Amino acid sequence: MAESVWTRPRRGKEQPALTRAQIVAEAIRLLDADGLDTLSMRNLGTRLGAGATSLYRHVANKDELIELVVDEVYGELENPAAERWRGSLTAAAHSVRAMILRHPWMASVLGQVGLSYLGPNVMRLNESLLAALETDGFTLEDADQAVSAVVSYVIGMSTAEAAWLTTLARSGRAEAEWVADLRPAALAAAEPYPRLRALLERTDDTPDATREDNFTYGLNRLLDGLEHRP
Amino acid sequence: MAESVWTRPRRGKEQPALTRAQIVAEAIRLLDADGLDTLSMRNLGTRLGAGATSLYRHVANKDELIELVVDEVYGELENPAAERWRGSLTAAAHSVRAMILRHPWMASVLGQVGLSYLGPNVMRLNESLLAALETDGFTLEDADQAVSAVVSYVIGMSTAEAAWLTTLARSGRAEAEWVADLRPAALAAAEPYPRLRALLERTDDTPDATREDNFTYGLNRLLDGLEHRP
DNA sequence: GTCAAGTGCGTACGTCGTGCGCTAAGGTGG
DNA sequence: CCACCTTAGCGCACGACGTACGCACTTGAC
Repeated sequence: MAESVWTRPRRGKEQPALTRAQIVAEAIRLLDADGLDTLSMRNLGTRLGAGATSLYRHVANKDELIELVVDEVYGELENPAAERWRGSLTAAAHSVRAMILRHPWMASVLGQVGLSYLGPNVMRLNESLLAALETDGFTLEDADQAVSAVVSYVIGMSTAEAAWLTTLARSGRAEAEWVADLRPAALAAAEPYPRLRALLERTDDTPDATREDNFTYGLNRLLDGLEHRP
Repeated sequence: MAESVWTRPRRGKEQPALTRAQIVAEAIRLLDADGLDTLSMRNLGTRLGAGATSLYRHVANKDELIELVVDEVYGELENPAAERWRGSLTAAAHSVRAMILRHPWMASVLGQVGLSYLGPNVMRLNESLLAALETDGFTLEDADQAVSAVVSYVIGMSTAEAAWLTTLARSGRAEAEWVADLRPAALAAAEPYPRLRALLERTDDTPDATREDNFTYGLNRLLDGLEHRP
């Protein structure tokens, strides 16, 4: 186990130095693979072939790392390039939902870091949505309220989906059998409530599609309301 | 510091035994006062005049404690007793928002525990909303989608508010001065985006009222859309 | 009076975030 | 070619965390 001077690996340019971008990228990879609570500085350091405390040369602390990670993930959203406001909002909504489902740990993090966030990638998307609404007759105030309403809806809905998918993933089972296993307990708990029972008794062969339908249904109602606003 | 047999406090019925309800209640008090990350089993135990590990006689682990806490807080919601569906949903929405603002740490927790949750208090509220919608002509499916859309909107919006209020509270300043301090940085970050800049340049004398207005604006648009659903 | 059940706690293990000070690797001026 | 300086990485250590384990004690039933 003793390591002499000669076997100790040399540190030089042959081993690319740690950079902030690498750290953030690896953190996202780890989060996607193993979830939020297995992200530790030690763990992340090891994955990068470095000691835990080496990361602190590039990142102030874990909270800052998470802020960086969040904005990096926001960077996956591309600016919607639709012709009318409704198309832009729809595209953005689906894009945000897809992002959260790709990175379910975002659901846990958004509650801590907030949505009104100064990262550059968030601002870019916001501005382009405001622009789309404004050119279609919204006042700036209305546009602001509309965007935050839609974003709130999307985040609320996707958060719930992500939380479900996370517990599902932790169970390690297929969705169908997991639901089948849970059903007795759920039915027992819903026993006094006929409507909940009725909903639980339906079986769903295509849960993914159902979730997406639910999402677009609510989104469309909200957009309808915005379209015919007083 | 040495404690003899004679000074050691006797354990008997004079000191009321630890109960699950007491533990949950004290946990909520601690969370409201100091936030999510200062809730530790040791801390909570000390507040109850008990050792940390004593809690494990009444609660399986910290995650279960949090589940209990969440359902207890849901219990604060009273069943809406409005005449028409729209009134019920509006009342429920405001009630949920108020609950989250009273307990801002709920924002961080909801992302982990999910919204579709088997606690008895959640089920009760859900059932009564479904009933209200159904008697006003919604099919059960439509009612289900409507309720989850509204709940998602409310949670998304309130989560953002709660996160802001939490960072505000951590800063220890009044909202006005905190905003004034942040403004230069925000304006600099928004520099390339004229609409964001325009929004930031407005000053707001009554931020609480503005937040509530924003909330009800989006809620009303969503309810409008549900009212005139195809 | 004896015993079973149940409650609280002391100790301990492994893990976490992170401050501190050392080492060693370029880069730079003589 | 050498002496110095800056800086990246690391070993160590500290205090706090969740929680498993087993002992000590109270209480209620018989």
